Formats: sequence, C-alpha cells, structure tokens
Amino acid sequence: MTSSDRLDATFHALADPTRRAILARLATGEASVMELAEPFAMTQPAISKHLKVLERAGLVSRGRDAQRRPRRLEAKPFSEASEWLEKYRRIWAGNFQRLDALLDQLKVNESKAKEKKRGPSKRYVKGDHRWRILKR
Amino acid sequence: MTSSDRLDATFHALADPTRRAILARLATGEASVMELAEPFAMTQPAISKHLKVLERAGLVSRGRDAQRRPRRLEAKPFSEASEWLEKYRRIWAGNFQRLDALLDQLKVNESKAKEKKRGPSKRYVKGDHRWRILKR
DNA sequence: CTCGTATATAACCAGATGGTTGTACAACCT
DNA sequence: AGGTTGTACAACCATCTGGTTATATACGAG
Repeated sequence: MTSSDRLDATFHALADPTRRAILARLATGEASVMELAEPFAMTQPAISKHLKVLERAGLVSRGRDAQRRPRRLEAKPFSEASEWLEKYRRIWAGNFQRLDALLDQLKVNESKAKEKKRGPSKRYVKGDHRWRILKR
Repeated sequence: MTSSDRLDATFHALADPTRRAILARLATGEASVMELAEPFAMTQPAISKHLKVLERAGLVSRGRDAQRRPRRLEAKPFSEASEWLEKYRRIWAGNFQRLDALLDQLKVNESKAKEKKRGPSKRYVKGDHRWRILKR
C-alpha cells in the first residue's frame, strides 16, 4: 500500500463523528464491541462496520478474550497523518527552514500525476484580487 | 457549524489523493482552475467539484482576476485538524502533562452521545490477549 | 450438549460521491 | 459586435457509504 493510500484510509476513517467518538473512547483503554456500541443510537453491526473502517486504516487493532474481540488504538497512522498536516501548518507558521525542500517533499510524496514545473502564474499580480471564503 | 462538523468536512476533503495534490500545488502559490486541472486526467468540472469540497472545508478560498477565480490555501482548518490529531499522537508519545484533562477534552469536544463513565472492563486481564492488525 | 452472549457477515436500501457531457455566462480580445 | 477563454452548473450515471434486519459462528457456562 502506498503512503497516499494509507492517508486516504486514515483521513476517510477520521471523517466521521461516530468513528472519532469511538477513538476517544479507546483513548481511555481497550473496549469490546458491545461496550463501544453502548453510547450510540445504532445497532451492533453498524458499529462493527465502523470498526472495520478504523482497522483498515490501522488506527485500531483487534485482540481476543473469550468471545470478545476487544479493540485498542494503534499509534502509527496518527503520526503519519499528523506529520502530513504539520507540513502544511508550517507553511503559515513560518517557522520552518528550507521551504523549497518542504515543497519538493510535498510533490514527491503525492500526485503521481506528474505536475509540470512552472513558475508562479504571471498573468495577474499577487494581492490584486478580493478573496472570499465559501459560505454555507 | 460545530467543531465536529468542521472536522468532518476537513478530514473528508483530505481523504482524496487528487484533492491532496491540489493542496500541494497551492502550497507553491495561488493558481487558477485551469492551472490546477492541467496535471490530471480529469475534466475541468471534476476539478471544480474537488475545489468546492476543499472550499466547504475552508482549506481553500477563491479570488477573482478577470475571468479567473484563482484559489489559495487557508490556514485555519489545517491547524484545527492538526491539533486534533496531535492529542492522540501524544497519548503514545507520553510527553504530555495531565492525561486526565486530555481525555476529558476528548469527551467534551466529541460525541454528544453521552458516554457512561465506567472503569476499565475487569472481565479480562490486560496483556492477556493476542492482537492483530487487519491485513488486506 | 444446549443455551446465552459477543461478534461477524450477508442482503438490502437510501443517499452521497466522483466522474462524465453539455451548456450557460462573464470577461477579455479584435 | 463576435469569438475565445475561464469557470460554473445541471443532468446523468456507477459506485461507495452508512445504516438496517436477519442469520451464522465462536466461545463459555451449566
């Protein structure tokens, strides 16, 4: 699996409030499927599906204890996703050395669609336009 | 919009390699839709849709310059998502003070489904089971 | 062995996602 | 004015997602 595939799986797994709540619960320690399902207005199979998504992303692993299959958190994917985000965060923070290397890294790691290197578009002057944030 | 909704939108926007590649391109500076579309084997409307997803998450904003609607990166959602991830990363890093406060925070911020507080399950002994990472 | 409990799996469904083509529209260029 | 360019939008389609119910499997207790 490529790094890009892993990021896909991780970010997708994190893009759901139920799954994030499950992770929050697991941050307090291992838990069985039933224990994890209990706080939600949702059936057990639905929770099992969410768990499968989390497991595919490697965020959660499965143990065994009698009939139970307790889940626990796994660290690695969090680090990978966190590092990815941090690269972007640092672009504004300004507190990084060698922006060029940082940007090369971004290009190499992502987009097998080989992006043609061309300078910043010269068709308009920076700071010349109005910017808006999408509402709604 | 709640913090949870914003995390949903942000993580969902990041869970796609095309969109991450677009962000990587924008990290090098503003770009028009056509410029952003050029490296991809995809039509312009498809890119516009991806941009709308990124805008909904607030990761990208829209400017105007003649017919162009150049896009630029916006910092805030990266920080929010990054901070969320960092909380979990620190759980293993161990280098945090006051784990209890950290965990309270996790519960308050997420899951309006009020999780019943109960001690760690005593039905099995920690370290007693085999754990596996989902393959495939 | 049989029963209850914990979990997984299959079949199904509505709605979202990610792409397409075709078209509309605004702004620039002659 | 008329043509070209950059972008958006609508309609359409296949696939994925997130839930359901029903059923199967695995294990421990009597």
